[in-house]
This record gives sequence, C-alpha cells and structure tokens, in this order.
Amino acid sequence: MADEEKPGFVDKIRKQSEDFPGWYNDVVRKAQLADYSPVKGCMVIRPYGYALWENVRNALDDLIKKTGHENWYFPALIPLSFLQKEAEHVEGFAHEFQTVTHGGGKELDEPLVLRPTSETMLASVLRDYIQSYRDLPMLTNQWNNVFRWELRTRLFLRTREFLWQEGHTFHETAAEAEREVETMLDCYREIAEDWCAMPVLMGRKSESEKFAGAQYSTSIEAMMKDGKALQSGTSHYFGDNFSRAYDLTFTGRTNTQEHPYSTSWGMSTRMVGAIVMAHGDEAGLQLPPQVAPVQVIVIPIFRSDTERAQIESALAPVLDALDGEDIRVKVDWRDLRPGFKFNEWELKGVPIRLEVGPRDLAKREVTLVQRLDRAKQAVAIGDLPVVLPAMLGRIQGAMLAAAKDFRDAHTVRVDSLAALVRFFAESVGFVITPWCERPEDEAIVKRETTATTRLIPRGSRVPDSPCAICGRPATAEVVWAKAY
RNA sequence: CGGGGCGUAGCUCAGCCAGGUUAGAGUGCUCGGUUCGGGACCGAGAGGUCGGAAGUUCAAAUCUUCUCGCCCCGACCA
Repeated sequence: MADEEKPGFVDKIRKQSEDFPGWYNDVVRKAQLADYSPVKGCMVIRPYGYALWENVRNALDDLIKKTGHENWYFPALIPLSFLQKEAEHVEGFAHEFQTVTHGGGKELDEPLVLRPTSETMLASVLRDYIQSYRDLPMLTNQWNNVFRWELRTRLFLRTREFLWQEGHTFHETAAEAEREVETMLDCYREIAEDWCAMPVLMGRKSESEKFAGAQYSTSIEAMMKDGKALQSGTSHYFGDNFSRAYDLTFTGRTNTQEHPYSTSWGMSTRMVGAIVMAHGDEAGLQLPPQVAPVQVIVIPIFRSDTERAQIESALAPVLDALDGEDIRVKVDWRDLRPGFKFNEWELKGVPIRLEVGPRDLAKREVTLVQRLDRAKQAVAIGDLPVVLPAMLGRIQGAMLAAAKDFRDAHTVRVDSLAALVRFFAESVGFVITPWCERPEDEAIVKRETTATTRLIPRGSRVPDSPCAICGRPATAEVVWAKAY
C-alpha cells in the first residue's frame, strides 16, 4: 500500500493518477494558491500562492537587472490604433482584445484596449527616447498585468488576466538583438531549473507556433507529470518588424537613419501552475526549497503550558540562527492536533517538517521529516543551522533530478508518422523526430494526435534521415508533445 | 464557440426519475468539556432566495421552457 493510501494521510484531493485536471484544481484551491473570482476567467491569487510567485519573481527580477536591464512601467490601456500598425501582430491578437469604450459616461473618440502585451506601446513611445546609436542598446523590462480574452481558462495556466514581466530591448544590430534573445532564454532556463527544479528544453518555435509579429520565437518547455508540455517562458526576435511598423529610427554611426532591432521576452504566473504540475503528488503540492514560501514548518507538540514554554525556549535560539541562514521557517502554534497540521503542510508542499515535542526535547533533539519521501531523522538541536541548509540543498537537487528522470523516461525518438501516432495513442510525453519544417506536417500530426511541435532544440543538428512525417529531406530535429 | 457533465449550507454531496409535513448528511464554523507524536471524541449551536426568470399545478429542489455560471474534452492561446 502506498503511503498516500494509508488511512490518515492527505485524502481530500482527487487522485493525480486518475484525474489529473481534477487533482490540479483541488491542489491549487486547497493549498490556497488561488481561487476563482467573481469575474469570469480571472482568479484571486491568495497569499500563499502570491508568496510563491514573489519568490520566482524576485529571482527573475534579480537576473534581469544583473543582465543590465532596467524596470519601468507603461499604461495598461493602449489606443486601438497603436495595436493596428503591425499587420501580423494585430492578426494574432485582435480576437483577444478587451476594450474600454466609455469614460466619464461618454463614448471615447478612440477605444482603449487593455494591453494583451506592450510591444506597440513601447515602440510608439520610444520614438522620443531613441535618437542616436548612442541611445542603444535600450534594455528594459516591466512587471505588469496583461489581458487576453481566452475561451477556456484554467487557474494559473490560462486566465483572462495574468501577471508577468515583459522585457523589451532595442539594438543597433541584428546580431546583438539575437544575442539578447539567447541571453534572456538562458535566464528563463536558470529560473526554471535552478529555482523551480524544473528541467526545460530550449529552442526555436516553428513558424506556426511563433509570436505574432516576431521573425522567430524561442521558448523553454517543461514536462508536466501528465506528460504534457508547458511553455514556461518565451523570448522573441523581431528584427526590425516593429521599428519599421512604428517608424522608429535612430541616427547611425555613419549619419544614416536606421531602424533598431528589437526583442521581447516574458515569463508569467503560469510558472506557479508549472511548479504544481511538475512536482505535485497524491499528497498535494511539493515545492522546491528555493521558491517555497515556507521551507521549514515547525510543528510543536505539547499538552500543557509548561511543555509549550519548554519548546518555546528551546526553539528561540534555533530560530534566530536559522534566520541568520536566511531560511524561511514558520512555527505552527495553532491549537490543532499535530496530525492535522502534518497533513495540511504536506498538502501545501513545505519541503521539511520539524517536529519537536517532549520526547525530542528530552534528548535535545528534533525530528525532521522530508516532504519528498517522508524520511524521518532525529537531529540534535544545535546542529540544525548546519543540517537544514544542507538538507534543503539536497532536496532541491533531488527534485530537479526526479523531474529530469521523469522527462527522460517519457521522451522517445521515432522516425515515422505511424510511430508518432502510435506513441500518442497509447502514451504521453515528448517525441523527437526529424522534420522538414513544413506547417502542413504539423497540421497532419495535430489532426491525428492533437500534439504540436514544441520547439527545435537549440544546438540540435540537421538529421541525416528524412522528415518523419512526409519523407522529404529533414532540415531540423523537432520535439512534439501535447501542450497546455 | 462545438461536445459532455454539473449548479441544493463555507466545502463535498444525497434528495429530483415516480411533485406533497418545517429540505438532509458528512465536513467546516461557534461555544463547553475530554483529548493531543499522522486529518480526535462527546454535547450544544449558528448557517439555505435549492444558480436566476417564467410557466404547468391545489402544491415545484423535483416537471417544462428560457437564461446565467462552473468543470472536463476540443478549437484558440503564456
């Protein structure tokens, strides 16, 4: 019998193995990450979920600044005409617009669109800020909310309003802009792997999957525990598409009018959903220590005020020391039975539980339990400032390794359409094939399997074998998956 | 927007097919007591426009029509 099935353990959520979407909803809501709101398609991000997002956000914000970018802020409302200048961009986004048509009780002369993304606003404003090659590169970022009229919404994964950062940069040369695209994709990989313990594939999107208005898009793709892919960050190369459409020019080194090359890149609150689906199990959420709002939950076990006082005084110096180690510790003093608290904090995914009661105190010890496998171990109180950071580090590493093993175990290479169809008929995961990059092939595969191309891995070589779908000469290796 | 499912207490649901006292259970919540190392137990209590509207009927949670919302699958998408 698995631990999860024993009486007494978390059983208030649907089973991940039987109903993955139901499990996901239960975990998000019962771990108090988010809830549905009175507004269709929009969610309330609750304190625990927001704290998780803040940890991801802060790590990414540091990286963004370290790589030379500055934060700023633009309006949430964009004049409709701004959005209509770049043909491909409008075509891609127009059906997702949510529009403000009235103000002060009167109809506006021009409708204002709630930003689905801010390329058009940036390009319009930057005409004033970019005059000379000396003003470049302009490396910017903004943290904001964006609005897209999604037909089918899911908490964190797809909502009509979501939080993200959108980076926008402008460069003198195409080569420099393309390096920027790579740099930021690397930042996203770092956030995903080193912070969220989520291994990702990196690479270029196919023509049909790219961002509307981009010359090409790149992304990181992670595998969720149901074998589906989740695009977890994107970095786009625009060439001079936007600067031409918005008549953005600068005076070059040879006194000629030139169009800057631009990029944009984004990572959103979707990452919270990714963490849930990449690490969660039958007992609920499982959080990587690096981003866990609470890394160590202390469950004091006592029956009398005297016992409580003894625990308090034993814990005080330890809590001070852990604070010095920057470990996020919380003591759950609530008047509830320990077993109840064990379950609740497991559901909420806290990496380490520290139990301390009379039996432990008698030996000057505490009991540590890892969320990962419920492994228990007694540790001398004085050793905690050394043991806990090391244990958190090991858990972080183990979670990344487990996620990578899972992905590898669900990744296959095939060389025919028949094999691809068979795989998705009876299995889940990533399939790598040679491909000729014709969109017709993507349409065929989508019709037969509902899977789509996720990306052409960075650094992958042109295969010798022909396209798995149509037999024409292959120009790339591509990863197929069912995607969120 | 197509297909399927569901709206009854904060949450999970029973009751509906075969209309009929004052609409129920578990859980959660409040109070009291006993408890406390894996979701305790006993007792008392609060909590409901049965999603909404119209219709049929002596009588509607239950039947009919319309409508709104939510979930799942698909199309669209971070």
